[in-house]
Amino acid sequence: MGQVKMPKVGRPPQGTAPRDTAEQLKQSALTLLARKGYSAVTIKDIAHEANLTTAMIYYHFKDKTDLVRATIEYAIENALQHFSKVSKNTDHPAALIHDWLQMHVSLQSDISKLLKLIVDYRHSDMRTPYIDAAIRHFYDTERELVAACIRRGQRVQVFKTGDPDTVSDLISTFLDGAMLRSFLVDDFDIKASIEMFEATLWTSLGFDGRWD
Amino acid sequence: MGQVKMPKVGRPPQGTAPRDTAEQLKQSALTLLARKGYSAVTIKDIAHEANLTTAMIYYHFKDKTDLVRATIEYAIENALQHFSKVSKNTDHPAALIHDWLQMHVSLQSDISKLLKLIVDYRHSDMRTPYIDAAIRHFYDTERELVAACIRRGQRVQVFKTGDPDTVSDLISTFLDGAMLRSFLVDDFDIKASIEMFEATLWTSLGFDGRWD
DNA sequence: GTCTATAAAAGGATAGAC
DNA sequence: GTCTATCCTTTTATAGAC
Repeated sequence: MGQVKMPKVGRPPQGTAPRDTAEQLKQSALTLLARKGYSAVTIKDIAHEANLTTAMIYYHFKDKTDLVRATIEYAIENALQHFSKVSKNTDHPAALIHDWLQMHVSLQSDISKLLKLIVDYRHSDMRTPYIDAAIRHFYDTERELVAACIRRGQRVQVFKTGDPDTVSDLISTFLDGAMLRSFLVDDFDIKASIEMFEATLWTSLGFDGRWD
Repeated sequence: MGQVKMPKVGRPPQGTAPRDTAEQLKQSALTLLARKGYSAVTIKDIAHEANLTTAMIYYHFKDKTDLVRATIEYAIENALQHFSKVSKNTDHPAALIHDWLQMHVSLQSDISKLLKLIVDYRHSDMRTPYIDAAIRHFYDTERELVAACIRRGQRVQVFKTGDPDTVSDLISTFLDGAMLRSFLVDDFDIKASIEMFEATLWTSLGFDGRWD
């Protein structure tokens, strides 16, 4: 519609802004897919969200499902990047779990989007072994990160009780619930909810609250 | 395709089987909508699942969204019926919470379907005040049932700690997570997961495990 | 790399016979 | 109440100009 288009000169924009057209399309797809799901989102919607036309999608991707698969990979990679940061910042086991929970508060938007994408994908007929493996890897990383931390906490006597793997699943399941509720309930206070859970968790693990 | 159709004689089938065509359609829609979501399910799919043709959907319902709205109502009514049973069977506050959790294990299939329907509906553009109100009523009932039970438990000194409303939300959020995981993870052991949560909950509420 | 225009397919909805 | 046949709209996907 007669939009003026700036010619691209020099390096593409830096920072969080999308770097190229393909990534721009994946980012747009991610937003829309999380909001409405695969079938409800048309390639026109995605192209429009990215200020492009449908033909551009077929220039960069084979078809609609190819774009969606690329988008899932993209979202998983992003999430895993954030995961790896958490384990770097802190040493105390309880502090690491705390950071883990807090990350879900601050990245709630991204993580709940990914979760919705995965639910959608799992019930679709476009599954591939490769994407299935990527999703499994994502869950395994999550599970192991927390379980390892609890194991370490028990070795140094910070945590007294609980099977590490079981507790890790308990935490993940609760966090999934919190992500879901943030989608579902308008005025859901995810921060308060996760903090309440944290308190419950410390009681259950026999952690006395001494952070040093 | 030349299917032989038995003439309907006498009373329709009794028990859990669908009683009439409209209910049969709602039941079929529920199954498919929970599996694939509104846009991914075609009226042809639904008609086929019910062993009928698309025209029958338009005989019983105004259009596709009308059928979906009726299906959500239907699923909520079913769930609320089950809810009301729980509060009748037991008296001890801890036993009631226990039954509440166990109900989510045994009715996991129905409840997770409803949950998926609601997520789908909330992000659709077919929302009506009436269905919105029905969903809110569903959540309020859930919340109040558990909160009232905890309040009573504190009055009779069975539970020692925790704000009833906050704890009620904690329970609901975890259960939502468990429902989601049962959709998401193939070999998810919902029974074990909820039992683990129950143990955590008793610790957190200061319940000593004396059921008398 | 990006657009316009259009072909091809799928899905929602209706008319009319039985 | 139920079916067959069909219309109309939406959506996916491609061809070809710039």
